[in-house]
Amino acid sequence: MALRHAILATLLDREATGYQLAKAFDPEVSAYWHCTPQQVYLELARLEVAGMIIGRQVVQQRRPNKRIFSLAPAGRDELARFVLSETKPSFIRDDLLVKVLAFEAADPRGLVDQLHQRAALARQRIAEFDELLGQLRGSRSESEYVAAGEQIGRYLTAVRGRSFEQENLNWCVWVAQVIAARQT
Amino acid sequence: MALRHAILATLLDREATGYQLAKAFDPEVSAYWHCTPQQVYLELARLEVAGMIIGRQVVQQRRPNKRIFSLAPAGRDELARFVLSETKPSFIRDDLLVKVLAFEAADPRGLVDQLHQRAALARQRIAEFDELLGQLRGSRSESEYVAAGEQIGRYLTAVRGRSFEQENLNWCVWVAQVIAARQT
DNA sequence: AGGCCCATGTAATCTGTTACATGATTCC
DNA sequence: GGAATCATGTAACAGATTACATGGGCCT
Repeated sequence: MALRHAILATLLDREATGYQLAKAFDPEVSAYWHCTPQQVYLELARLEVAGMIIGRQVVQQRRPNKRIFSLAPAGRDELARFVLSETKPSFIRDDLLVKVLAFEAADPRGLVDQLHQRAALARQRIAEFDELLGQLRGSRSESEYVAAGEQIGRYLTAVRGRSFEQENLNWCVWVAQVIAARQT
Repeated sequence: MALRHAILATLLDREATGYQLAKAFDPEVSAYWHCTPQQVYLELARLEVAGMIIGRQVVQQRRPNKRIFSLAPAGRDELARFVLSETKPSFIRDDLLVKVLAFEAADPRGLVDQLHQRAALARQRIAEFDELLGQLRGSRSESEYVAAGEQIGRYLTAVRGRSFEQENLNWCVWVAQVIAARQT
């Protein structure tokens, strides 16, 4: 029961369709949670049955019809309970780290390529986070914004997402260089 | 098929029992992968059937008997193939971030407590990583060690684990302060 | 006496991924 | 003409967690 709360939390700010939620949890975009669209639709169905969200049908002309979901009181209660519940630690679980651990088992050049690819992805994601942060902040400085701004949760989580990618980037560049240097 | 490669990679350096592997993947310890002991024993059984690892029984006097596993040629091949295969990006997926996103839904003081707890855990894990890094490095400087040292994979992954926890720590401290300040 | 460490597993359940399925509109 | 976007779902499978199950030795 974890995606469940990510959906409820996202619906705090704004009502949304399954499609929009799936976008928000797109691995390429999300700082705090990710999953496939399929899982979103499945969980939305469950949440609606449980009375935690309410969907209303919107008939559209040139687009498929859609259902917009909003948070119901029961969903808000569940979210409040969740926020105060015990939190499991989060951990890195990354194929790329396993590969670095085992880099002596194969030709290291292939691994160096992968590190460069990951670094490029990190740069891209940093740029995306910076754009989001700039949009939320507007003309305010960060300290002004976090003191009084709205949608502060989105900002704070995006900052974490950015620093995660920054560390990924630094590490990949360093490791690629270390491995390349060891090949004489 | 992901834990599978983490096990094979760990067995590159040293042979190990299921118990030792489970320790290595203990969420409290591991920089690169984590899982429950149950999963380790399950996967070891599969790997042995697949001929990728070889287990030998060691009868003990004052301890339960144990089985020590080592990498078989087929396992080494599989690992080499894995290192050069495409890598999926890794992403944060953290209950605590979801809670921060939803912090307005509940009493923020409870959340601030949780942020402090997470910060304490991060400090502890940083100390553990520092100890491991110091052990591996010995009297050498980091640049000396990564240029010529052995077990370099363990060192490089531990560095990533450390930086992850350092960012966790910085972020938790900052967010706790931001949220506390907003409660006037 | 109680708790942790060593040491191994099975079974049930929950979560998450991949494949399958459809189809119009808009942009290049 | 082809790709991307909007929009929603089902089904099969793989991966991960939790509960159950056992038991001696060591330390305080």
